[in-house]
Amino acid sequence: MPKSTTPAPPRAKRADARRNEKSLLNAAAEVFVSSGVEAPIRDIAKAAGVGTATIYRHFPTRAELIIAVYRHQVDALAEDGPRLLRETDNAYDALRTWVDRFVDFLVTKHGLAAVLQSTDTCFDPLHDYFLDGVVPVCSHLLDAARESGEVTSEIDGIHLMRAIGGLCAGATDAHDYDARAMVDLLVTGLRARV
Amino acid sequence: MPKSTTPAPPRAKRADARRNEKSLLNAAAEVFVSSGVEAPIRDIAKAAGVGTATIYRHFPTRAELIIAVYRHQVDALAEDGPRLLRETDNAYDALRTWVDRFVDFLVTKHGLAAVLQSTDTCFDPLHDYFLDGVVPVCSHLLDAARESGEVTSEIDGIHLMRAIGGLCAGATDAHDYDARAMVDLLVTGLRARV
DNA sequence: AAATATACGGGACGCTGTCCCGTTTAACAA
DNA sequence: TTGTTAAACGGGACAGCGTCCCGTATATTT
Repeated sequence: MPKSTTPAPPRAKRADARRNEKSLLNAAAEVFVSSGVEAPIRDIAKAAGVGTATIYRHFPTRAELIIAVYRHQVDALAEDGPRLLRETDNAYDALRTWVDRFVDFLVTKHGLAAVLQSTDTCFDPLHDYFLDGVVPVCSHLLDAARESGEVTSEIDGIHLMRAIGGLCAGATDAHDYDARAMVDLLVTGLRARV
Repeated sequence: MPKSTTPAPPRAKRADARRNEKSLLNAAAEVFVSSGVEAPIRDIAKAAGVGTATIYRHFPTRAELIIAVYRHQVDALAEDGPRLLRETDNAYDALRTWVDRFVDFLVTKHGLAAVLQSTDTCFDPLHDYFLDGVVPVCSHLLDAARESGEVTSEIDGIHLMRAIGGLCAGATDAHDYDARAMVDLLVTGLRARV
């Protein structure tokens, strides 16, 4: 008879593994800034001083590495939604402010917007993360703005976010292209017709 | 002394070269439909029954192949602008109709919108082609709509087109995503505030 | 029919993501 | 402290892709 129903993992994670994961996260964050989120795996591994297999072992897909690097900021974005709704008189203004923050996040993460609209299955974990974490927040804001009568469009959160991603994906380096202005136009279009 | 100031090209293009170029164009059109405009060069070459070097020789960059395949449709789009402006009472409606046609074009060419917002230098000829051929048309429509007072936004043609491209890039296969609806929102946002 | 430039096909090269394999080393036990 | 074991490691093999060269075939001209 087994000595326990819950076998209790025999060993904790090794110290060097924990250390490597941190190095990897820091290195990835730096490389993402300089070369974008689609930088070659080898570059990130080199920056962290590890082999390619190590990064692949810790983060099986690129999406998981990206999530790990940006988790805090994305979570903060998700928490911002309800707060803005509470602290702002106008639901539409809350939506507008939140969307602005989302755009700020996207345009400062080179290539992230493009990755969000990629259909490569490699990025599915990232899509799921956004789908679970931030899309509901956007939908909620949208619903509130609709209830208050300021938004008439029947668009739902995921489509709005997809569109915003698309508008921001064009802002890779063309500095004369202002993604914020475009998203502003889009959000303006959400309001009731004249 | 040279016998002429204009040396006159000594030979016409070879018959097999002309034939191959046509096969290539047809094959590329088919492959683009089934696999998108970023299909591997080898696939297109195989479909045309030629070697990879042949396609590379006729169309040094992928962009030039894409241009050759869609030239007629893009040119038609460019001609539509002035015509719509003439035949439509309202400049804003003309803009709206033209944008609709542009969206129709983009969403039926798998991956083309994504390519339009790529910064890969390989696609520069394609960007230039649009910049010279259709962006001025869009700008013209926009100017007309501004003169008639229906559009207040100071956005210029290239940015609007970039934005439309971004909105359409998300429509790769997610059939629940309606690029037209999103572009409609954007164009609605162009109009004067309430 | 012979000569020649043009076009051809296939393969080599470099880059990338993916993943396996022999070796190292941290964690645990005696 | 020292031996054992499993976790983690690094580097390299492999495949897919774009790019481009080179020896060969052929359309065109004389």
